[in-house]
Amino acid sequence: MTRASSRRPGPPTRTERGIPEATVARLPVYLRALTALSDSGIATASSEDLATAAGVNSAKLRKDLSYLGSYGTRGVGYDVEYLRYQIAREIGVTQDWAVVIVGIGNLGHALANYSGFGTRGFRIVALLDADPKLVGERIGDMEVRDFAELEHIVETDRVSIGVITTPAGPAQEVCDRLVAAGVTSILNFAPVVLSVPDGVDIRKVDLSIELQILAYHEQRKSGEVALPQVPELPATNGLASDLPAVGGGVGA
Amino acid sequence: MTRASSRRPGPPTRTERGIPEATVARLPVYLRALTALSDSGIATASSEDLATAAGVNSAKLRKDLSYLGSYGTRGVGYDVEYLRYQIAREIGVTQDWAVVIVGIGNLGHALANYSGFGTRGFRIVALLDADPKLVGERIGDMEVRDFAELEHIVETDRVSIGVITTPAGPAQEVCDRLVAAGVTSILNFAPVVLSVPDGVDIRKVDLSIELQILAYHEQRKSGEVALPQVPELPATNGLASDLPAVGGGVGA
DNA sequence: CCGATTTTGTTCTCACGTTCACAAGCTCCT
DNA sequence: AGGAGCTTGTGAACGTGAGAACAAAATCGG
Repeated sequence: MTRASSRRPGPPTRTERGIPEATVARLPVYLRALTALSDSGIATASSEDLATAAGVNSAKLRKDLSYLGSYGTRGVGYDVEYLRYQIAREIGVTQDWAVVIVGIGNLGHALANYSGFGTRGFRIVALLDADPKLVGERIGDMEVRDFAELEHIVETDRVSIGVITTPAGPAQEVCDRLVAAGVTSILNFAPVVLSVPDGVDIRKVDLSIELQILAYHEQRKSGEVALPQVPELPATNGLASDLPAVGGGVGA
Repeated sequence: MTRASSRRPGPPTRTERGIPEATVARLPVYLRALTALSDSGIATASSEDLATAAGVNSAKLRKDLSYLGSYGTRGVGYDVEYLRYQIAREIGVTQDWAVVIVGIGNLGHALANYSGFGTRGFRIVALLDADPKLVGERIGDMEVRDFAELEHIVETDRVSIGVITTPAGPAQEVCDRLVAAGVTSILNFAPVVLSVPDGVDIRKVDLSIELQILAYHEQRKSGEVALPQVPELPATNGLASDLPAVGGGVGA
């Protein structure tokens, strides 16, 4: 990350053609919306139309698109096909990315069968697992291969993206192996924090965390139920054990 | 969304016991880290230790925790069990949340078998699908039931959280049914933008979007390959759509 | 009992993200 | 041709988030 030196207050920062991270995260959504519009036979769309389809407001959408260039026509809107191509190119899904999936449990299975990848610039080139009982199993038109083949596959197929769907335990080790083999982007479904060297990108998806975030809001909705305070004190070794009552005076 | 009235410039904003959204999203990570430490028999941890385990820096962690209250001991650190309970209580996972999963395809299957829910305050009370061929199938110790039973189940089991793992097509309709039945939090895996009325929380998980974000960064890493610039503007009037197919080749 | 040491909780500042609001630019109609 | 009417692209204001830095509080050793 080349950080521009001496910055003065001004536009968000942004190096050369760098696009703000928040915008990058929304581009795939716009892409999907454009594809849907295109499939409906719609050739032109205003920022308002697009924003609605993507679930954001139009000002944000216009600003996001402005980072890519000036692809709209004032007074008219955006050409759906044209814009779709531009976004796809910017994201990089005009080329094909080879992907390996490591850990063929329930989730790995599901991903292996997920058709959404192939249609969006990603090609699963291997399903790997260390369990000999799984190796050889057929899933769709692929066969589960031994994790030991990782290095070979990464090199042969120029794999740059790896998906980890193992349990938490082996995840870091799998991650290290992926990185050592040359993978530079990792999507992690295992419920652990993985550490990777600089230059390797990592994103995580944790189903349980998403539910917990929902639970937090749900709890606040349902009448601010004041739960009973701490059940008991840990009363552990020499720690500060006279814990104050938790909630203090928020009584109602 | 009760917005505090007359706010003056000052601390981030935050209503009464409201916790910043960014912090809420990290609390489950801290919770997981604390559980791991606890399982390792560690009774006390400094903000530095915790931050490392959670993959954030210690200043951020301390600030996050400060929104919950003063649960640490200066010069010592945090009592792992105590803090864990406090966070769990704040998130709301000290109580059990009933969850229904709608759409028992590959992903629904995987989630139904996912053990991470039960251990974290969530209880799957029903697996629903509209396809008669699936109804009756056993998954683990549960049986797939007909989607028509939704309303009955939501009422009986006081379900407030629904998970949508259907294809994109029926997702909005399923969503509407969930909301009408009384579900107020939804986790959506279908690749569409769902619209819900105020008061209903929705979060989305989209595997394909995550991969696309990785692809963007990957593309920038690999030599800043300057792809051929725009073929050319579409003919202005009729909106010609003869641009390269989105799969347009990338040599090399 | 007092000072050294440790680690939290908080304040301050800067960076980032979102939204508003409007000028610039395009099309269409008269 | 000229003006009316839209819609984009962007400058500026506002709000939220992150990180550095430090004062406050606790423990420990003498």
